[in-house]
Amino acid sequence: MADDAATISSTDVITGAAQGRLRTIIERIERLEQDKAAIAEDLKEVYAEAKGEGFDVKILRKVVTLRKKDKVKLSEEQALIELYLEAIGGL
Amino acid sequence: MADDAATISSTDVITGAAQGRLRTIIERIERLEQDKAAIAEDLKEVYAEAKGEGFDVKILRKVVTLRKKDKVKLSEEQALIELYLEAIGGL
Amino acid sequence: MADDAATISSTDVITGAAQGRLRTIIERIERLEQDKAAIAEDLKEVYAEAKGEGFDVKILRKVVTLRKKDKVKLSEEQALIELYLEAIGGL
Amino acid sequence: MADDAATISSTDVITGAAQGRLRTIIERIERLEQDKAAIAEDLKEVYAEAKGEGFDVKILRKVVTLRKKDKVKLSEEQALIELYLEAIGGL
DNA sequence: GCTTGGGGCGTTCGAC
DNA sequence: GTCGAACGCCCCAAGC
Repeated sequence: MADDAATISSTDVITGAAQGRLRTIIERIERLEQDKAAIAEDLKEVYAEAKGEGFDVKILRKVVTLRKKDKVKLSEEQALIELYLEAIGGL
Repeated sequence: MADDAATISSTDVITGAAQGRLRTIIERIERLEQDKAAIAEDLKEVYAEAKGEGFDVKILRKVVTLRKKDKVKLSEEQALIELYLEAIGGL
Repeated sequence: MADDAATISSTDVITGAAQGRLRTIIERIERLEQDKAAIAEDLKEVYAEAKGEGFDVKILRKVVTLRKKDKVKLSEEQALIELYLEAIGGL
Repeated sequence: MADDAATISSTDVITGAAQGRLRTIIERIERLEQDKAAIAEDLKEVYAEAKGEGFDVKILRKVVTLRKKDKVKLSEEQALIELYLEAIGGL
């Protein structure tokens, strides 16, 4: 088995070229994760700022989540919850 | 309780100004989450590409994780931990 | 500072008596955590069994959560969510 | 879709028998969660007592955590080794 | 479908 | 007593 398009196995040697590729890949991944972390930081800031203006962060998150969710699924889920609650005699 | 600097509660009314702020906040959050999702997509691509070149994705993730963990450092707490560990006869 | 009633610091020596106490404390903690883990296991079983009977596990969890929450807080929370949603023009 | 072996959905009706089962399940879950909460309470007591004797609670927690980690550490490391070995096609 | 990793949430602890 | 930060717990989504 050569390494033209196949999985690198123990019988293969990681060539200098592959080493370079690996290094590049790891770097790209870590760069992207840095970016992701930066955005997470920005999000924290936005929420903190909102809180400072008197908004309820927890509720804010819920609103965002609700807007993200499919409305159909949402009502189905709600219906199921009510069904279960009724079955056991309310909460 | 007035709403001068306090948390906005359900008994309060959200004024027109606050509405604008809320909308802006939600928009910023959703924009940031879009960006985050885009980065996640890029990450997927990188991993897929790496896989196409024969690298083991699972291992790749582990390596990245390990490199992240490796940035952990312990201060004087470490000394205390060791002291306590000695006290009970090591691990 | 002596160790009569104060916090033990790294400059102090842990006496033989304290060693015994520490050992006992650790043992009690680890015993309790074992118990906790056992209960968590039982919970998993119950949910698995419920799932096997056709119940929706996710909904089950939500129902349990709802029952745990204070009803007053619950409706207040709901009201706030609706307030926010209205303010930004629905979802 | 009937409810013979499928997930109960909102379009179905929960029969009397299922109602009983549901109630039983919820009760078992809530009982288990009570037990879990009780243990958590015991843990708090132990830590409080230890603190009263001059031990550093934060460190105690760290020690317990470390001991927990160390118990699985060997097998985890072994797993990692095996993972890597697999990645290169076994030894 | 199960499992593992990541994200969110509530709680707790320390600082002010 | 309030606030913010850190921790552990729990849920969810993606991968195998």
